[in-house]
Amino acid sequence: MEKNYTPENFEKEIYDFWTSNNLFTTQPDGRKPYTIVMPPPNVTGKAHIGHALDNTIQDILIRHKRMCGFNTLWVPGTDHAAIATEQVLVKDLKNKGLSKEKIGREEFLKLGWDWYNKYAHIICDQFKKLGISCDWSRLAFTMDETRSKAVRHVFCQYYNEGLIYKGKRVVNYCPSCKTTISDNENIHIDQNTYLWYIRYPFADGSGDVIIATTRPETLFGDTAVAVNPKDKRYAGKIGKDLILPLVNKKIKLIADDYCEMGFGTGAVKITPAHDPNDYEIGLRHNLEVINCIDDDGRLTASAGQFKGLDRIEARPIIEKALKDGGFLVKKEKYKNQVGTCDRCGSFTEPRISTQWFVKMKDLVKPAISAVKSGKLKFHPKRYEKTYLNWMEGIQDWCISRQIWLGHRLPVFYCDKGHIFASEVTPNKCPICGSKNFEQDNDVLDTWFSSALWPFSTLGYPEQTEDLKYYYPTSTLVTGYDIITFWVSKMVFSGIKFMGELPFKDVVIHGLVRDIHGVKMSKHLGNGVDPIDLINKYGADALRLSLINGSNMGSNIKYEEEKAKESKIFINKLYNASKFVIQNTQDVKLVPINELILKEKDKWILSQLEKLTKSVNKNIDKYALGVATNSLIEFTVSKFCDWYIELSKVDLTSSNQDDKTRTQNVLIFVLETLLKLFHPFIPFITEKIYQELPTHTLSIMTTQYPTKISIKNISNHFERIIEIIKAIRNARASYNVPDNKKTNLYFKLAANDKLIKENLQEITKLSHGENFKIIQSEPNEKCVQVLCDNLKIYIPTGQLIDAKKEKEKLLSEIDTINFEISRSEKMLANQGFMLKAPPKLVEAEKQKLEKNKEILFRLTQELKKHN
RNA sequence: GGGAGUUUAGCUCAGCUGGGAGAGCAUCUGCCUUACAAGCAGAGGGUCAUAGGUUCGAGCCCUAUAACUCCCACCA
Repeated sequence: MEKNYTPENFEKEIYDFWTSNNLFTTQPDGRKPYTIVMPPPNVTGKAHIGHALDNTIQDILIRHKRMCGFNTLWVPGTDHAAIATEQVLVKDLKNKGLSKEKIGREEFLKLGWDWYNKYAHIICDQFKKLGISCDWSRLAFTMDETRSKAVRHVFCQYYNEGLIYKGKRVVNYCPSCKTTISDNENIHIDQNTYLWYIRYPFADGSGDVIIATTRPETLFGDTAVAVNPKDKRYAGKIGKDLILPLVNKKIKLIADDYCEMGFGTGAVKITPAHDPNDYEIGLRHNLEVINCIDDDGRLTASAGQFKGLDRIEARPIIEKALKDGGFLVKKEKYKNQVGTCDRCGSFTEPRISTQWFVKMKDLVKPAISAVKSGKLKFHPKRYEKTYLNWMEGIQDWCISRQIWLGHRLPVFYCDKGHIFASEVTPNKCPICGSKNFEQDNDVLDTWFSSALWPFSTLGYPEQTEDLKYYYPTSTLVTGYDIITFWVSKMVFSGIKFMGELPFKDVVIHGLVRDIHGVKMSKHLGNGVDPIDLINKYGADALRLSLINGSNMGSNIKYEEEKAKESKIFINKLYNASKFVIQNTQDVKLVPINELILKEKDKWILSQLEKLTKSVNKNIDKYALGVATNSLIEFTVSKFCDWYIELSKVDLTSSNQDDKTRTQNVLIFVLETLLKLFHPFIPFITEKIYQELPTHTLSIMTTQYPTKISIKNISNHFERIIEIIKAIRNARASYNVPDNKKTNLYFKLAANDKLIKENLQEITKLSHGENFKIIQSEPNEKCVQVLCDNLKIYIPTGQLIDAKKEKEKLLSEIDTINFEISRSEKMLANQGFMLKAPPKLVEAEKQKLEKNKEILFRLTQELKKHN
């Protein structure tokens, strides 16, 4: 075996071994299923560190359940990310002096497919490097044939049930992406802007009304000014005509409860085409709707001389015109939250337009009660609030997008004006039989197809065996940022089309940030590339570094250093394994229960049992970071620091039984540890497992340890550990270097079997040379180690420093005195005596007794120095 | 405006149903002890954000406050 851990030399080979043995693929059978569908990454580029986290968590759960005997299916897939991909392609074309209109829809879609094919491979290859054990034979894509069929089927069902409608509404429009976006994709960002106060004179010259607005450029779309009906300032003026500045058009002053008297002047300009509230008011008052901003975000002819100006650039120009006309009263600084496109960052425009919607209210009801009743659980629970808040305030879902990439709406218009939806390309209008029809030009919101993911990936709408067996899936793992985008939509879609929740548990993880908590981004250059990290530290190290010490649901502050630390740990595990393997070449395998165990064996086995329980419990609770923490702690602080060191005594022993016993325990502990660790760090555990004399085909196909079935395990050996630590401590406080070996004298009770059995171990692990049992005080000058109820002497020869020894004694007496007074205080406290559990009181009493005894011995010792 | 989260060692974070504050990194000291110097042994370092409260006992429960972070929302 190589001296140190070199993941680059074997990770690929191990992955190929797994796949060539079909260890990830599965079919329905008699076992219980455990299913996860992978949140499909967008095929807009390479995998990032967030994908690494998301997939590591899923892989851990899948590998764990697989070893627990479930029929585990993990379905991989990718998402076409309609708008995002289209943007990239459009930019590409622009660089080449082309445009999508120039090359046409068909040609453009071809480019889309080329792109998907290229990037889907890149991403999948990257995921493979990470070691994830999904069933690649079922790789799905949100736009492949099966998924497209599901989309059309679902659309038509909604349509036929009247749940999908086409309607006019004010929606968020991104002038840069040139499409409508959903409320979800419209992010509100703090902006320092202004509030413009503009004078709208009455047509009859009887004064004016001053309105406040943050968007003066929409003035051209104004068709009324509204005030609160109770507002005394405008009493008697309701219904009068106002002159719209710059346009010189008459609009009415109307009264509507929507207006808050306290804000600005209490008067609001009403622009039905560019504000959802204004649109509602417009409907109530029968107002004209004037579009004053076009598809490109430029002012329309309604703006007269300002026509063609970009809406943002127009602002100062309009401001000047208003000022020149005497309409601008004032302009004050104002903090506002402005709608911004999630994809491209440009300001969105609320705009009246005709779009397709899904009626949400009824669909969402069972999805809400599923969470409220506890049938659908979020981990951590607090994210149920995010989900419920959103679901309860839901608006109809705008599903049409004015782009080309994606699922084209399966809606057709015949030349007789009939509209119909069809799952397959129709040959005639079902209403009038006309053969002339056209398909709607819009495509569906990308989330429309991902909403169906848990069943579309299993073959829906066909009633496949997979669908029957694997649906509902078990656990969904994703970041908190897409609970509203995606999780919510899968839930109501699953209930609607499958009649069952798509999953029972939703595991929510945080986002990976840089070490200062700042979002990783290309232009800040603070990102880390998971593939770079894998190349430098290995996939296992990357996985471990993302999981260990992290808290499910919280963001992770990450830096490369963490991967390095994990690699160092794995190197430790590798070396411990190397030690075991090298020292067990000649092992005679014996089941542990047939061995006569010594206390140290019982101790490590009891620690192993504790670990096993804790790991299983924490995986079940999705507390993966706690699980790895305990695994690492056991490996380093129990197995390596103690048991391996202790085993050296027996491995070099001339007693064959000792050797055999120790070899078997070493193998057993290591094998169990590797299995426990496997879901987290699959490569190295498989690699080492293959070297064990007990190995089978793959560690993947072994049973996950849930308990250690070994009789008579105990932790009595802790006492020996305490003694060894005390000796090391004593040596260190006298500045005895570790390479200076000393003898040890023990004065102990005749029946102290535990100590007698472990004298060699104590001596070896505390840098001792020889040991001797003595009956009376030694003649040599010695330092006494006070620990336990036995006396240990270290002869220190001329190294002895009387002054130092006295100082040490005094400081120890101080400590003990403090302890004693603390115990006495507690025991004198009536409340404690009466109300604390008796176990605690008893323990405190014993502690006090023991400390008093130690104090006595320390005082005796001190007398010798006076 | 509504809601959520965070605050523990210099840094990153654990800390179970309340019962003497923990790990890793960093720092200091000593060791190449033949699995690992990517290591071993030892040490220093904390008003558990602040102020109250409940309790025999609070990092943990309750109330208020502060700072930071995030989500949601159609007050122009």
